[in-house]
Amino acid sequence: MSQGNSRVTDQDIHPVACPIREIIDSVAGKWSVQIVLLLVARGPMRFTELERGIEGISRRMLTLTLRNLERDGLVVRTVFPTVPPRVEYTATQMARELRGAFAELADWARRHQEAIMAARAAYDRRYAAEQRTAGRPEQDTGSAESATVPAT
Amino acid sequence: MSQGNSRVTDQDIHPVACPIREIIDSVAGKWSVQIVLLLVARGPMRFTELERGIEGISRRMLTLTLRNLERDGLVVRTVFPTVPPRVEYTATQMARELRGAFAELADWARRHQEAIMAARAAYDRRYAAEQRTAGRPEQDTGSAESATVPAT
DNA sequence: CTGTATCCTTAAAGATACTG
DNA sequence: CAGTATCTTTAAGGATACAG
Repeated sequence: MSQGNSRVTDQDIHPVACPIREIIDSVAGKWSVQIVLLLVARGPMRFTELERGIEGISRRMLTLTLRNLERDGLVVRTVFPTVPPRVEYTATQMARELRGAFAELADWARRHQEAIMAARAAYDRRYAAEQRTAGRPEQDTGSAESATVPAT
Repeated sequence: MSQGNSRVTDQDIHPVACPIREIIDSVAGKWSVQIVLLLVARGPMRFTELERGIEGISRRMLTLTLRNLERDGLVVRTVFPTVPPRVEYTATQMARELRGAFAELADWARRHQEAIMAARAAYDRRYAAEQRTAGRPEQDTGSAESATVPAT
């Protein structure tokens, strides 16, 4: 492909309006959350311990996510200059506090798990299969909080 | 799970296919969060109001995210059969409760915003530019929680 | 052991023309 | 107005060989 074309990235066009949002996005990713929770729960861990402790993570993603967490000050990387090298990752105080917020979210999910599953089932029942393309029939099936069609 | 070994494995601690995780992932996305917060804060809104209210969202993403939120039971879509059509999106009680969890997260981010920015600056100073490839110099610059090199 | 560099595939997102 | 369909671009992620 062609190159050298200095592209204007989205960052240029949509400068991160809210730094808070940006921080949350950085920290609330799928892998970040799991790593933070694990480190807070179990204390300092080595690279391979984390790799084995987090189901399905690739070596690359573990490295990248750890680097981001380190950069944000949520984990500290400690190198023991032995051979072979030993590296430990430790959650900082900030990370321990973050755990509380995550727990809150998890609590909410747990509390509403049933309702959400039910809502999904109802939704899928309402708009069964691929018929959405041809236009939505604006009818509900009588369930609790379905889309309503108020009288004109 | 699969073993009679008395040892506690990572699998036991970290059960795969956690529905809670899935729900959080579904609901905590970049756009979902903003839509929920906006709807909870301002009450029912129309499609174009949302489009204008959320900086940078594309029409397609707005539609997709609204559909997911509707499916999860976080927003209710109400169609007024007028012409031209009027559609309102309303946050449900579940969504209003979720707002609390998001607020917690936002609070954490706000509290630590300075520290995070500082950590990032320190990190970037430590490993300036692209030199990571050639091997990391294991030195810290004396800041608070930098990576340490314990004595052998 | 602890990563990094590289290649490749897939999923997410943007732009936008078009429709009921 | 409120979307949907479609095409294209971009980012995320997985696999893995290899290095210090």
